[in-house]
Amino acid sequence: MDESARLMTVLRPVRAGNAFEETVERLLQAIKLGVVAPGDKLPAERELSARLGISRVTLREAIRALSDAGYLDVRRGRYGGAFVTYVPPKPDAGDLRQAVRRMGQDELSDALTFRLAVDCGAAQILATCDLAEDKKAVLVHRLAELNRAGLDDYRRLDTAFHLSIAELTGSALLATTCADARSRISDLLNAIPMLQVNLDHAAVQHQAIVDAILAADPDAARRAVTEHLEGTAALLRAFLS
Amino acid sequence: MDESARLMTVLRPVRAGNAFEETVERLLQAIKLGVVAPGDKLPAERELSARLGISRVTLREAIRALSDAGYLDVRRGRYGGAFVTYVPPKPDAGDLRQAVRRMGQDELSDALTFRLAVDCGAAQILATCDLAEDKKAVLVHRLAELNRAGLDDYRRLDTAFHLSIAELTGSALLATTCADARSRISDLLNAIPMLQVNLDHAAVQHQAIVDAILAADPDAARRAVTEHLEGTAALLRAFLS
DNA sequence: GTTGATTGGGCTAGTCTCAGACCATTGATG
DNA sequence: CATCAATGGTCTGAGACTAGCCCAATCAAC
Repeated sequence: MDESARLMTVLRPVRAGNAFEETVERLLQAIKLGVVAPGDKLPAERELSARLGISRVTLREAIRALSDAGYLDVRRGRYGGAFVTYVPPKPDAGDLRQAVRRMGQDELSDALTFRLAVDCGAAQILATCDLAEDKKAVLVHRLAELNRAGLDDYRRLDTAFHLSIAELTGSALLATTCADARSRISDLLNAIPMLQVNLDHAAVQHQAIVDAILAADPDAARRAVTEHLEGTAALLRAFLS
Repeated sequence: MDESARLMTVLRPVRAGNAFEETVERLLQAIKLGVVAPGDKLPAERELSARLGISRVTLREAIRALSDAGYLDVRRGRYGGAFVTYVPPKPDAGDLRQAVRRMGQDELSDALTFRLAVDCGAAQILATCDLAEDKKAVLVHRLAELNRAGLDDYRRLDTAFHLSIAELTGSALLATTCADARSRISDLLNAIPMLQVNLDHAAVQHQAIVDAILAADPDAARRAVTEHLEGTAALLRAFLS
């Protein structure tokens, strides 16, 4: 952890890949995080390419790749567009073991540590500020939605709940960072079998997080998020062995 | 904070600028964070372009721009290279007021919230794991270095101390995120007048952070970091009015 | 001095990416 | 059934970016 470590940190690659690759990754993130739900369509190409800051040609290549891979269904004409066809595969312990091993211990550990840090940070920020009533309502609403979710919607609404915490801080940087942190392990989370006992446990932990935030108790919020995420992390780490 | 907020979060621009602009930003980050100290030289062009994942041509354009702007002195021949000539301007309340206003309230608030969240997250992570002796030694060493620093070295060693916390977690993602968070406000921090009473206060807070981490007390670590950063944040926010 | 290794400086051919224009298809609306 | 607005599909010329090569300058070592 000498000086050269910091050189590696700062003088890292400026770009993760070419425009096409980065666009594919971004669209996959939107799809897998459930920002665009199955059946929904992406914004029109002209609007989306402007939002992403890339040319329509490059965007179309990315959409084509995702269409070929079965994530999107592209239809022409008015009321057409790129519709999301991807539905997360059914949770499966075998798939999970495979995915965890494909990721590798170092990358997995990095991703889990990262997520724990930024999600705890977001929660304690939210528990520190005087939360306006409408923001409290959003948080409570997201939790209620999640609690009455069926198995098909659970992961998507779980994502929505967790990301709402970061968004409610009002920091766009923090929101994007938390979204990035979650998307790094979204495939793993989606593959975790959903047992009723685990869902019940998670519901209690989610309630504890909301309670701590509403009570403006940052220490309690930190502990609640840590307990919740460490449970998942331990489960994933176990699949490495 | 409806669904469209999450669309804005995820479907944001894929790239912040062209390769040249991003390279300039990255080099400026390395310089202003003190990763390459004044008088030091950057890695050779061929090595640096490989690390940054860009062509030598683009890197040279960026170096040329920074050289023209007075940040670097480029010398040819063996033992030549791009030497850092930039020294942070003397802290000045007027400069600070100007810089804070140029940034704008929203961006400043975002940056400060972001930094608070990720630095707290990093500290509590480090206070949660069983820290190896050599890592404890690094932390203590960085603090000692900072405490005996002169005014010229203070900001650079303060940066080194804070970034070490994130690096010691072993998460590269967290380390880069904390470096990014700090670099967003490095110009502001550098412009804060250094009064002895403030430095003494900061030293006590730094000690509290290290003590909490060494004691493996994540709640105390969170509180110590929050107290330390909120002091700075409040000072910066005050310069907006 | 002479040498040789290392470094910045510069050129070229080829690929990636872009902006903008135009075409083709669809389906709600009248 | 005809219209037309919104959408995906396609093409072109220009600019950004790259890989690879060779040249020029510098200076420690011999």
